[in-house]
Amino acid sequence: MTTAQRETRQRRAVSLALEELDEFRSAQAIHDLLRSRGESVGLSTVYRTLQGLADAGAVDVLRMSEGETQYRLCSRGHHHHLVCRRCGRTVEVEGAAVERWADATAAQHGFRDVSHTVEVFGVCSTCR
Amino acid sequence: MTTAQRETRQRRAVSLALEELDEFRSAQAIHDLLRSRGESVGLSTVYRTLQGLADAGAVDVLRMSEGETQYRLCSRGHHHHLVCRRCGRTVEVEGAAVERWADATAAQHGFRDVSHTVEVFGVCSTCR
DNA sequence: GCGTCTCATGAGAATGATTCTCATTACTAT
DNA sequence: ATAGTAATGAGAATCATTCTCATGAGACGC
Ligand SMILES: [Zn+2]
Ligand SMILES: [Zn+2]
Ligand SMILES: [Zn+2]
Ligand SMILES: [Zn+2]
Repeated sequence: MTTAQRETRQRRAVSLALEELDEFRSAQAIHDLLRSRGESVGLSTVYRTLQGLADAGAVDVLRMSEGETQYRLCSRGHHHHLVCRRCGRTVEVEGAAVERWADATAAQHGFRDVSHTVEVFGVCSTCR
Repeated sequence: MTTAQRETRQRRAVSLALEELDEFRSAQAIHDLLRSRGESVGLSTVYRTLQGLADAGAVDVLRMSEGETQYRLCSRGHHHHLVCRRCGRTVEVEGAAVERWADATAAQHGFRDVSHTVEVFGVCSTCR
């Protein structure tokens, strides 16, 4: 029942692009990047690969307010992001305080099976 | 330059529906609700009204992972939500701990003009 | 009430990101 | 090499949301 993952030029290209990037990028942006480099990869394939990586927990997903979804190669383990609104620079952060707060609050109201989303946005030092 | 807000049957209907609801609901769901009640309001108008209310800070916006946006009449002032994944029941929560953590973390990394999104999901007691 | 000036409405078209279809390609293992 | 099957990609399809623009209706002064 394990999904047989096949190694293809396209998947390698997407993974490579992600490794070189440090910011969250949309599927389309990654597609453009590959194109402009001569690496031809279909848009559908970029989407599929990104989703696969996301399901595998290798990339993090960020849903922007304008409706597009962005992806970024991230370290394993639970963490959150501090993202620059201007340039997209991203810092992985973690905080026991939030984790505790979220769990305690949920428990207090009788909620089980708790999960949470936490994102912090700001303007980084280089952007001003 | 203040946007003249006009009082119309449609806007009243949307606001009323929101007042009766306690959960986050999508624009389409609210539109269906009004329809099923005989209150005929165009979908565009529902969207427009909801956005207006959101801009005015009267309703909170929640972007679901499946891509749809949900709205809910909320109390003024900064707060977050504890949402039941099953039934949508929502509890407004606040926590100085998170606020402090977010600000401190951002400051620590030299980020200014900080904002954050925090949502907690779980399964409420009635849903099991 | 009446006219007028605008903003609001809504049906349908348009948009835009993402997903799906399916004929073709190309890994992988025998 | 060959078969078996997952992966690809061009284009069509989806679907939520936004836009267009002709028509409707608050608000206000008379
Ligand atoms: Zn920056
Ligand atoms: Zn966390
Ligand atoms: Zn529930
Ligand atoms: Zn907060």
